Amino acid sequence: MATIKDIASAAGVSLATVSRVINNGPKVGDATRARVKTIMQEMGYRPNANARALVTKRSASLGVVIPELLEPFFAALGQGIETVTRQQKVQILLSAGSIEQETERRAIETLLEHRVEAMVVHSKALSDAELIDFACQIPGFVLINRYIPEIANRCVWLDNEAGGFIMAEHMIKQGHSKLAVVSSNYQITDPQMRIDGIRRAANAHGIDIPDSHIEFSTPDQEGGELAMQKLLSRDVEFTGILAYNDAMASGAMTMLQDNNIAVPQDVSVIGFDDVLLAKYCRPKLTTLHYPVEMMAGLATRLALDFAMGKSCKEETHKYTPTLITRQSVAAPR
Amino acid sequence: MATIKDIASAAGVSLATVSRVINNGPKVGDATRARVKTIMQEMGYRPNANARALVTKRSASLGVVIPELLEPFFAALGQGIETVTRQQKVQILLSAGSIEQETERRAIETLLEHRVEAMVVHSKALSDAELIDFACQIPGFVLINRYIPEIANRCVWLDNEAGGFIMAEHMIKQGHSKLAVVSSNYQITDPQMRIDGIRRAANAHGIDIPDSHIEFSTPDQEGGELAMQKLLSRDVEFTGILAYNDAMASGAMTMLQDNNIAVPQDVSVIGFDDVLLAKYCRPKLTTLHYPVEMMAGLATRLALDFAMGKSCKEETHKYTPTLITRQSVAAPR
DNA sequence: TTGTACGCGTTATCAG
DNA sequence: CTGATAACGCGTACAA
Repeated sequence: MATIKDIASAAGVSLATVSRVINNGPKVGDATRARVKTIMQEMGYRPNANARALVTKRSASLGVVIPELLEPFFAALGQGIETVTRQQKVQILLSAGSIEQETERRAIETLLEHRVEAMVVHSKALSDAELIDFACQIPGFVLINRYIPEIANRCVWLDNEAGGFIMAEHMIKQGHSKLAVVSSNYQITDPQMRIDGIRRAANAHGIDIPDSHIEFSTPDQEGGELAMQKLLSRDVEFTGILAYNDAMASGAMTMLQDNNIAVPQDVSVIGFDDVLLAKYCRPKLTTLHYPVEMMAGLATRLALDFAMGKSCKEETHKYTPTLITRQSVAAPR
Repeated sequence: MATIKDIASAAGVSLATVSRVINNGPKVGDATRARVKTIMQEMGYRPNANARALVTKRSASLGVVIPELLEPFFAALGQGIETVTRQQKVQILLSAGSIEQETERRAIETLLEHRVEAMVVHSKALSDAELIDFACQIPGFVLINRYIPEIANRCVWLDNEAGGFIMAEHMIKQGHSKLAVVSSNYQITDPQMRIDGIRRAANAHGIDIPDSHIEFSTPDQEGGELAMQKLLSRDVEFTGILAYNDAMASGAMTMLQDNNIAVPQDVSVIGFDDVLLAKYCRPKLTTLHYPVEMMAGLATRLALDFAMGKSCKEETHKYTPTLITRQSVAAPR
């Protein structure tokens, strides 16, 4: 691959001149500039981003750490990031990889070795302390879907407790008082936060949700089916199901329908996330919209700004999910 | 950020020694090695991947070009790639960006500037000639979902024509003879290939599928609804619908059901891709499984191998989709 | 307007 | 076993 040196000698000028042409530098004669440009074309020259990063100490790149790509939720997250980076001509370095301490840590470190300018990180396994440590080391370090008070302005997150509250409130407003929950058994704080919110709303209306009315399983459709099945077999009484996410909600609906329980006529179901699936499944899912894509976009701009030394005005980047009313929730009969 | 030089002076040794420790070089005294290691720890040293790439001319990185992340199909593609890069400790540089010539070209060029060692590219807009050109320049250049005879061993692709054939064959075997098609209006070859396959199967059974029985729209759920609506409003007779993908199939089913046409009792529907959605929608979709994740994995290994100078034995990397029987296809009544 | 020379952080080749 | 030192490809003061 041709280097700047090759171009220089081919054009009969010095390295410096070629460099100026490449970077649209100011002090180059029009004739020279044109000649150098054509020669670059002919030789198929491409600047070496690594060499450039080495000397300028800027890489125009953003590191991304997410657990995986397959889940629509994370796909949306990625899309939100990509939209911004493309527009700003920033290259994405992606590291996916499960929710495990060691994997997440390695991902961040690898990105660091590549000297990414900024970083958007979705971490559930690393400790607050470690994350704070990274944040101090890396100016452009932003967390998504996590809130750590000490670095509040670096966190873009969703108020899960409020989300839980809104779900329950909606169900209750529709007339439901016998509520059950289908939640996630992942060891992260989100499920518990949502349950807290649900209970706060319930209690405010004098409704109790005993532990026996809450089932945990994997946060996917299968998990939804399983949890629902357990609830059914335990003969728990309910007319409203609050699911951890849309996939579980969909699974729960399937299981209900398989048992000849009509949704929403006999039992109402509400989801969380508002991913594509919510519109596809039957009945269409009433759910909470999680503005991941927008949040990811903000996180990206934030990370890039911080990296540039701009400090942001806002101290907090909290989002609240909004209710999307479709067909899976109705008044109990 | 501490450099190798800082470590060297802090440890009272030379650059070379530190470098050897970093790369587990052979000729270093145990005592020195240990001392240098602790100092690296203390100072939080991280090797600079850019500098390293500059001198070694290897970057342990893979460039990925795909249109977007949101579509489950591409998410699966990404996941397939990620699985093997993680395992091989290779960093992903991701460039998404629509199906447009200029965008795709820019994506590849940016990746090239970063001197990625290998590249997995999903391109539908660039010409064969240009792609062949890139392939000649870049040893580790592999195309996914596209077949160009001149660089056959660099192509990992699905036999769309065969896919179309299988879909139609299945419908016909179930007893359907009045077939209609809901296809994609994207200007890529895939839709036409599938239609060709469909017609080949139909003709083999003496069945004709006139153009009036084929509707085109965007390859998503909405497009499926639209195309279906057009078909219905034109009073075309059919008992079997062949959709371009699962999303369109799902849309078509919705539209049928909204018109009080039962699936599969009145009309059968078959999809393509076998994404998550196929299992989620009701009735569950009979579809063709597109092994994207596996294909992406192969493409990645291939790209990495080619980059290392290994040539592969296989000359062709063609996949054929397989029929997944669920609930949306039944015998006509 | 153009060229020289140095440094960015590493690896690798030689000597010692 | 260890240490100078020359690349790698590029940007940029400083000179000319």
